Amino acid sequence: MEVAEKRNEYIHIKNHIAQEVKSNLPLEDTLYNLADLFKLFGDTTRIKILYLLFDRELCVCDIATLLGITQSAISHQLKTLKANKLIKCRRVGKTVFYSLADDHVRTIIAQGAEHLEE
Amino acid sequence: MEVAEKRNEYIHIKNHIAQEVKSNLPLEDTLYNLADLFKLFGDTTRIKILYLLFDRELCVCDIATLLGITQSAISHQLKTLKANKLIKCRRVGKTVFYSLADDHVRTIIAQGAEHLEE
DNA sequence: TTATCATATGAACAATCATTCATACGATTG
DNA sequence: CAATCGTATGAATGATTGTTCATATGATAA
Repeated sequence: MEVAEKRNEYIHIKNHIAQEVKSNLPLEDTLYNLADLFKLFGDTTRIKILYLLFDRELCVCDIATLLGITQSAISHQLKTLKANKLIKCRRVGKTVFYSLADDHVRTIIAQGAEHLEE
Repeated sequence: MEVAEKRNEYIHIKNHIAQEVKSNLPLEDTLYNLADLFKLFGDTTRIKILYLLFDRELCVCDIATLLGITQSAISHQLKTLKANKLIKCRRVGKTVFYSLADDHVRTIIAQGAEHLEE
């Protein structure tokens, strides 16, 4: 599609640039997954849970108690976080302990926090 | 509140740990802002826009054409991104060029992409 | 001034999503 | 076995939010 040629060549981007810009875009699928990943950090409850797990593993009911949020709500969110591999868990008897899956979680949140400090 | 003492001391977290974990949590306000920031990255259209702006500034109609999305939709999203200081703009005649506000945007997205490559 | 181009914006609608409620499952204890 | 504890889950609801549509604003050109 002749993007630039439809309009003023001197203001809008030239056609060969348009091609380049477009070809630099990741695949639709990748972009979708990226947005989906960031959505996980876009909820206060989930951010709180992740922060709690920064230093140590915690069981469901402790997370719920510490945050003052329903066990059910926490459990739903833990499921979401686990399905997206941000956290992992291990079972000890009746208790299930959750912890961060990898360091990217810390890094991503840290970068976000840094952006806000300006 | 006596968190741990209500339950089995040997499985659930001890009270002084609970205090420590809680005190390590950022302020409610900060957590809210963090979630709000990540929400911005949690939408495919906004991620696409940001990616387009990685290398160069672009005007509204070019972004819309390149992405195949309505000018109105793009304009709404640009407003959101700008209100949250992820992008900035400059006006040249009728045209408004948008560009990334700082490097955190690139870093945050890069970290997210890295997490997905596993 | 009038026409046109580029962008912005308000309202409405549709879709997404987090929480609640009730209940079920799994494991331990008595 | 029954009772209890910790966790998980499905359905429903309320709230949030991205897009569309119509229209307005701002700037340039004729």
